[in-house]
Amino acid sequence: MVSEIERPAPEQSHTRAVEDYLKAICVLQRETGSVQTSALAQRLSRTPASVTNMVKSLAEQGLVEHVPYYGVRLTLAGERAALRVIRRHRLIELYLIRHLGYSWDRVHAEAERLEHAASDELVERISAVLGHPEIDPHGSPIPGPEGEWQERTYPALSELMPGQTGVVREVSDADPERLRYLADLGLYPSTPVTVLGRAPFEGPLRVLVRGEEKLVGSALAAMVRVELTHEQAR
Amino acid sequence: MVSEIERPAPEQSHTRAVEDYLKAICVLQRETGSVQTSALAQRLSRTPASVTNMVKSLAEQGLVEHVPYYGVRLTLAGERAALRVIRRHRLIELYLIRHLGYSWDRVHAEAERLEHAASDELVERISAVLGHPEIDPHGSPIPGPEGEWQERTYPALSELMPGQTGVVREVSDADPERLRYLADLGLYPSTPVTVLGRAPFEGPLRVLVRGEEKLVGSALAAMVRVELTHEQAR
DNA sequence: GAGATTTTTTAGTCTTATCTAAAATCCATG
DNA sequence: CATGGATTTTAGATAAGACTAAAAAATCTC
Repeated sequence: MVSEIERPAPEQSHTRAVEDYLKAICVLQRETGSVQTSALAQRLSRTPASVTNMVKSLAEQGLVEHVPYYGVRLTLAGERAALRVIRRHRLIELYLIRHLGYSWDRVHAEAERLEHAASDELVERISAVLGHPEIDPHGSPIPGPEGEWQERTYPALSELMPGQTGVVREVSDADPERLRYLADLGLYPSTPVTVLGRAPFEGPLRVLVRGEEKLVGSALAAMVRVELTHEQAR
Repeated sequence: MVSEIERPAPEQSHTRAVEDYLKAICVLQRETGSVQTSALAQRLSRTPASVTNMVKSLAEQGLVEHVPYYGVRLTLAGERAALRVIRRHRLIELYLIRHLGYSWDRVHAEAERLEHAASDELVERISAVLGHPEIDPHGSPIPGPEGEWQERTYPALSELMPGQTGVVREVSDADPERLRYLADLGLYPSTPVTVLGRAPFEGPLRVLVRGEEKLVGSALAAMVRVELTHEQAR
């Protein structure tokens, strides 16, 4: 029998591909509970057939539960692994901005690669240097080292009704061009916003941002999550 | 015809395996001119058969010239790619020590993974933050961004004769335990040393380090490169 | 509820990078 | 210069992860 006194750190490392799938499933299942093959395929830029293959392999490794033709969802082990990758990604993003002069819109691609190469030790050192932050540069919460994870979902700006007021809390981080444009508009975390009006049929929104009226397309507005000012939260 | 005015940065990325082979060939060929399959296999912990396969592929990509049964050597393109990886590795090592509290002996493994994930932009930012250093933590020169490369080879401590004096300039970076021990002995770059005596048949050396006499096995002494004090360089 | 459409899965192929086992080549030495 | 030993290469297998094309299941529509 092996002594269990000094259990070495898990640091179980999955392949890059596995980590990418787990991360994508984790993010997608927050919104929909279970994740469809096609949604995953689109997010990862893979064909649905490739996704089915990988999902089968993930299921064999005990990282997801897969109900054929229905969808996939993370097991506890899968979620832990996914949160570990997400933690890495978000800490690295913040670090690149704070310490290496990266701009808001460019960090995502870099973090996307580094998250698979950084050791636990490096990530914890980065966290320490940053003062153990809990929010990343785009407003997303950073899971704790043991996977503590504060669920919180704000409505998208695109869902607000005219007259509603709130504060931007989170912005989707994937697309540099869109992010740059959002920054131009002033739409980044902690900016107060008021919806003045919205055109029908997925038309653009008129939004009051720091005293100026801006027009925001609904696809763009869907990337921005807003905490409603409480009187209006009803 | 495509305009050549705004040529985008090359940033041609080879696979991780290719980068590892190029780096290994580059380091090995500095000593021997051309690199044997078996030497490469040993350094990379691969079988000779695997190395032959990869070498063939590298030759097809124009990164090496391969003379079957004789050896391999980098082409210009191969050397450029190799120096780029080595530059990354050494800058990352220095950065981890200076800015993230890593110890001398632990940086190698971390850099070994990060060097394949970091973009050119990240590497240049790191170089800038460090003040564009030219020497890494183990005393090895850091190639420039365009592959400028100062050849310099110092004799190994293990090759010195009793009575010879010099200054430690470079220490092989691969093995944490040995590195820790060398640090204990005081054998790191810029330490002056004098060889007091050496036992025959690859026996240990008696070395004077900062006023103290130390015994150093010849395998360990082979990891330490020394610049001879010039009167004795003859 | 039957056909049509969409979504998912299966089947088979490809690439990269590794391995083992066997064959080929080189080299040293008698 | 022939042969034994070391090294290298070839041949063939395997694994991960991607793809395309075709089959199967689910869902929508009338």
